[in-house]
Amino acid sequence: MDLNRIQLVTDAFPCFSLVPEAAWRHPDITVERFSTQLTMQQGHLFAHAAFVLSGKVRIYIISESGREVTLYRVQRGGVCVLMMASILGETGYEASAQLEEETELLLLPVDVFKDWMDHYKDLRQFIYRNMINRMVSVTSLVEDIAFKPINARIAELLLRRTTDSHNHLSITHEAIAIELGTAREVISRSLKEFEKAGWLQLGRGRITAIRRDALQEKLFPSDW
Amino acid sequence: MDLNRIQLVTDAFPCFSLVPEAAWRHPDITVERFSTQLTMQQGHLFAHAAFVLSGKVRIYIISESGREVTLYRVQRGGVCVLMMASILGETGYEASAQLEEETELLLLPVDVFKDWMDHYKDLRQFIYRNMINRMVSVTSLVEDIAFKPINARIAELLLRRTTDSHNHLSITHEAIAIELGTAREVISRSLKEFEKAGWLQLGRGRITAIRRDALQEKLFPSDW
DNA sequence: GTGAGATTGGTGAGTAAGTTACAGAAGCAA
DNA sequence: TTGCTTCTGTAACTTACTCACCAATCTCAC
Repeated sequence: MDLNRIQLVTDAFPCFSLVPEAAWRHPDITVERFSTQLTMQQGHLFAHAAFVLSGKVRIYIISESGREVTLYRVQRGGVCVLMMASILGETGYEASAQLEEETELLLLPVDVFKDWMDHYKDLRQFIYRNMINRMVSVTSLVEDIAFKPINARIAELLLRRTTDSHNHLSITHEAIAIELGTAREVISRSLKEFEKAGWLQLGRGRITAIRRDALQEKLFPSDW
Repeated sequence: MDLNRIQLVTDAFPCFSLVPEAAWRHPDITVERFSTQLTMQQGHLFAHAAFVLSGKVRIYIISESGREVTLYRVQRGGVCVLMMASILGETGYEASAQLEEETELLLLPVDVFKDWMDHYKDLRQFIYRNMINRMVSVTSLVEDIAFKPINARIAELLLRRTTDSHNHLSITHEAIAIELGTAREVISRSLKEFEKAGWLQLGRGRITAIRRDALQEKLFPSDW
């Protein structure tokens, strides 16, 4: 790692600021670039802790029948807690990861990572915070799946992914289904209802004219 | 904390072994006993990190409509990660906690806890391990809720809570529903089917003559 | 361009699960 | 015993998931 790279990394991860230049010289610390749509199974990555410098990684689980649920996403400045679980060897559990964009990862060998965790408080706190945040987000995913009707979850997704000035979206019904952990048909039917209600317009691979106000009001009545 | 108590605590939590006696003298470190069925909301506990010395705590979430899902349980030698999230002030999220048995907690003031986390590697590793395990268990809960049919989840619960030599259980349908995050009627129906199939016998507040082999075989066919 | 193949979306029919609304049975306490 | 509470059973209805299939649209090699 040259000085330039170290700077780029600490820009994304201030928790590394106190790591001295010498420590970065370890030959197995690298930055690698991976291309879109790569689906990671267990591979050489698992001998490393991965820190996301750019791009987007989707962490998800998949059932025997092939249905998926997205657990969370990791972007610039984030780490994958579940991957870390595998790395630290605490469990055989493994989620899957898919690169949704071209992604750059800082790869720290496990022993370096463990060593740095012992020495740098900032890094420790960063990892804590990350774990806690993931814990909270997965917990509220449980809440959503267990308690919320599917059309409310679809509406939430549409609201999250649009703004009042950008009220359309390029996404397939299948992709929404995978995101929410349900079947494509269920999404198609719900979206059709939304269209009939005049809240949006359906096209192949895209949803347009999304009336965010209507979605908001109908699905989360005033007092929310 | 007297020497006696310190010994009891480190028996349950070896991660404290290297904490010197002097550090335990802090006046706000206490062991408190709480009685069964107490449901904890935010209270004085949240100025402390709680370590479970005995008893059993159920951590769960509850919807507006009153339905619950059990996230996990904490017993002797465990800590509650979500409570820790509140404590460390990283998030406003709060799950609920219910004492299922009379429970003894070691209460460490937040500042003491943070200080010890900086100084004792064993404690840090213990907390990591705990966080990771919870993460994994909540993740597999997502998997169960999203993918597994309800009768398989009921069967799993019955199998988990019985042994071949202890093939009965005192539990209400309501309690199972709360555990799994569904409605009581759903449980009653499934259990009735199980009874009709001859896999168990239903009584008020109890399930007897559970044929574990049958549950195992029928719901997770051989190749699992 | 055109035709083949892949991707995406629509729909009907059947099953599973969650909801609503009661009613009956079992346990408990006065 | 009586009355109250808790627990269970059941029917009818709605929502969600599954299975099967087809139609529409896009892609790409030719």
